[in-house]
Amino acid sequence: MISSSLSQEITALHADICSALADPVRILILYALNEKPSNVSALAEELGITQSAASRHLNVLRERGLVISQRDGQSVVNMLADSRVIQALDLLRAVLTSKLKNQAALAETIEPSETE
Amino acid sequence: MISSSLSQEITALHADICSALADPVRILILYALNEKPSNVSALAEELGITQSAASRHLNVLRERGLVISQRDGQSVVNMLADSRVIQALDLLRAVLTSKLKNQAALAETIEPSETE
DNA sequence: TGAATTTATGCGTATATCTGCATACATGGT
DNA sequence: ACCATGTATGCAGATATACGCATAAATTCA
Repeated sequence: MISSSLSQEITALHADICSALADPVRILILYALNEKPSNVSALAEELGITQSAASRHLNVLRERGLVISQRDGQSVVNMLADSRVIQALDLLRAVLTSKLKNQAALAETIEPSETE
Repeated sequence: MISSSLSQEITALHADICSALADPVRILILYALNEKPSNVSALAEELGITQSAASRHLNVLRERGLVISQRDGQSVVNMLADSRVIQALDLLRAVLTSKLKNQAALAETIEPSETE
């Protein structure tokens, strides 16, 4: 019984990690932290969101183990915990652009050059 | 203005794809479909969920473009739209197991061989 | 046309998440 | 001790999602 519920537990954790990616702001945060570590308020300003929102989103990413934070004086520096997260995001972005291209091509066959 | 809101739109779609992965049942469905295409009720039985739940989850995956469905007689066969989704899931699973291993190792240094 | 099989969906409920605002908490410098 | 700066959080409201049950809709076959 332990092992069957164990795999369920792992799948649940797997889904938790995916949930962490299921928000536009958090995706932007992850890409930003991939560029360079940053603290909450800098991130908030960079992305044009409130400090409150940035703090909560970072907390979600921390809980799921995608971001590591450490105090540096007054501020807390956040950084990516594992760059494979970015690889995964890039793969999913590629899935998206493929789909969009297919749709565009399909639309073209129906109604040639219908741009607005 | 169009282009700035365009990138926002793409990030939103990116997050939509990630949301599709943010559920344990849907993760199981994707891995199952990666093994072989299947119809709703077969999938429901295989995963031990109701037909209703399977149908709705498949609909989510279809809306996000991760699963393609086509009628085959009475039933509707569902299949993965893009295997890169599995690659992404595998990457994220690797992130998870790395983290779990680190935690286990850390626990070991504190309280050696504390298994139950 | 009518019965059987497979899917989809309306409904109600429970739960989760996001957000801004205001405020508490933590740290560093004076 | 006090103030400034940076960060976390309680609260309330809005929105989204998952679920089971029952039932509608689609398709095939007799």
